[in-house]
Order: sequence, then structure tokens, then C-alpha cells
Amino acid sequence: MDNGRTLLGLLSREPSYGYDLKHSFDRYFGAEKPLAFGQVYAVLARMLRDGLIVLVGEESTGDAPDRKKYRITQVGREALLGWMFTAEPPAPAARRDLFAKTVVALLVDEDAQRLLDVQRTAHLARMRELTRARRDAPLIEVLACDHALFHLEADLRWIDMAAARLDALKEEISR
Amino acid sequence: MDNGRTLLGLLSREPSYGYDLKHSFDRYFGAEKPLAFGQVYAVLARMLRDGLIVLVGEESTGDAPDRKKYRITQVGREALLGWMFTAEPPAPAARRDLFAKTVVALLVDEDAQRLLDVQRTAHLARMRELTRARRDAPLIEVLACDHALFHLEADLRWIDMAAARLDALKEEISR
DNA sequence: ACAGCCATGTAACTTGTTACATGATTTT
DNA sequence: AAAATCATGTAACAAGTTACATGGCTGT
Repeated sequence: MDNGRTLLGLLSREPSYGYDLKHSFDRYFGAEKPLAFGQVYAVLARMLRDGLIVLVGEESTGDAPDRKKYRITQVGREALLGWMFTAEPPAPAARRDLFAKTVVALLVDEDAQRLLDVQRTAHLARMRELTRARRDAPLIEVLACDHALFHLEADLRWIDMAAARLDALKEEISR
Repeated sequence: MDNGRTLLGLLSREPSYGYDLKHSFDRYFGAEKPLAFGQVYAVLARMLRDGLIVLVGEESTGDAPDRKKYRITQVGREALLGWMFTAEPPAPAARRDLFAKTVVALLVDEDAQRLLDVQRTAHLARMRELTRARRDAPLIEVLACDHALFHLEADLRWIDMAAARLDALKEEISR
């Protein structure tokens, strides 16, 4: 319900329509990946069902096409605050890509060192891209880039550390 | 197909059974979160359908209960290597929890500074836990902890940086 | 006999992805 | 008149989560 919360955040500013929400979402979060309309309406239907939002009066003139305006409820506001002020635990190890691939490389007895080299190169390339995209971007995108950059850097540090311990790891795993 | 690849990795060592795969998975990746049996069989059925694995001869004695042994195919081996030697792009900004929450806090005009403080505190607490869990753990778990620790640290750095730019961000967003 | 482990799965539900369907209004 | 944009959705598919169902074998 990740997209759900961000849409709820937008609705907590002011009531709005599915169509407009999609564009607001894209403005704040969608630089890399715009939100599909299908997803917007699915999420709205879910939140409506769960009482996080309601349809607001409307039927303005009757001439215009369907336009459904949604408003956040008290329940929705509480859910939103609950989400915001909670920290998600880190994903389990198996679902952290780099870690999983490294372990699999050791299991398969494919050259794990080569795997780490490939991953390092790919990470560096992405970091260069992001550093370029960062220039001349609005502040919000700068922060989005920095967030990604910091995490790529964390991966790089891990790669170097793991590379230095591959032999010991390999031995431990094959036991 | 994340779990799929790790199970495929285990199968690339030697043919095995769903039941055993679950336990192998838990041994290498499941310290934090064991893999459910239901998921194992679902993944196996999918990989079988896609030709990544096949059933191996078997029907050993007829007395024992159902036991289905799976073997990786050439197609499966190629899929596995393709996965390993590819780097996943970072998740889009909207799906990076900390970033999304921070932007929502600014939109909602809830005290974003307080949000960052709460998140920092939670991150530090997790880091303490992980540092503790790290002691006396086998090497593979040490590396899993380090991976998580590096990323938590990356988040912390971002929190500090974002906290220092909140006013500018708020201004940019409300335009 | 009963507990616990071996071994396989199904069912219901959640969220996300991609592609398609429909029709009105506004702009060129 | 055609093209772009406004505005809503459905359908099919993928992957994961949790809970439940079933039955045999093993050790006490």
C-alpha cells in the first residue's frame, strides 16, 4: 500500500480527482516512473472500501463527464500519520538483491569475484548517471538522487568488504 | 521472481525436493524470515511451467510418500546467470520509504523535522540491534548484517542532509 | 497412542504491472 | 475534421502472504 499512502498524502492537502492525483503524484514522485492511471483508480477503490477516503458531494452541473472527487477521512488521516511515523524494517536478506546474488554465486561456484566486479561496475555507472541527472534538477529531485546515491555507495562499500572475505565465506558455505 | 532465483541457485548445486529446498533456503537466507512452504511449491510450479527446472526420474520405492525431485535445466542455468550478472536499478523514489514519507510530511504540513527525528531514532535503534546480532554470528550472517547496517547508515546520512534543507524544500513544494 | 517431523499442496487475499476499452471535451 | 487531453475504468497476469488441508513415517 505504498502508492496508497502517497496518494493519501496528496489527498490530505485537498480533495481531488483520480486524474489530477496521477499528475500530482508524477510531479512529486514520478520523475523516474510515472504512476499508471489503472493503478490510481485501483488504489482509490481500495481506499474507499477501507474508509480512508470518501466521495465528496459533487455532480456539479451534470453536463460534464464523470468526475469523482475524493476526500480523506479521519480514519485516513490517522492511517497516514501512522504510516509516516513508523520506520519499515530493512528487507530480509534474501530480498536484498546484491546479497542474494553474492550468496548464489558462492553456491553455484560461479566466480563470485567476477560477480562482485560486474556489480561494482554497474553501480559506478549508475552513480555517474545520477550525478549528472542531479545537476540543474529541482531540489526535490536532488534529494531523490542523493538518496539513491547514498544507497549505491553503501552497496559499493559492501562489495569491497565482501570481496575481501570471499574465501572465508566460500569455505563456510561449503561446509 | 526473487525467491525463484535463490531456489534456482540452490538447485544448481544439486537436484533436490521442495521440502529440502525450504530448509536450505532458510539456512542461507532465512535467518530473519523463513520461506513458507506454500511459497516454495508455488515457485517450483512456476519454474517448472517456464522450463527452468524439470522433474527428475524418481519414484524410488513406491512405499515412501510423494517426493518430487527437481533438477535445473540449461534454460534455468542461463536464466540464473543472467539474473546474477545484472544489477537491478534502484527502486523509483516513490517506493523508497524514507523519501516518500518525507515528501508526504512536507505536503501534509505535518512537522517534517519531527518525522526525520523519529526516523533517525528508529534507524539508530535498528543499528544497535544489528550490531548486537552481528557478534558471534557465522560469517554469512555477519555479511547480511553489514549489508543492512550500511544501508541504514546511508539513510541516516540522507536524513541529516534532508533535515538541513527542509525549509528550502518546503518552499519549493508549496509553489 | 500421541507428538512431532516429513512432504505436498490449495485457497483467499493483497499489491503491482501492462495493456486495452470507452467516451467527452478542447485545441488546432 | 482530426488530434490531444480529460476522465474513468476493466482484464489478465505476476508475485507474495497467511492460513488451512492432507496424509505418512518415526520415536517415545
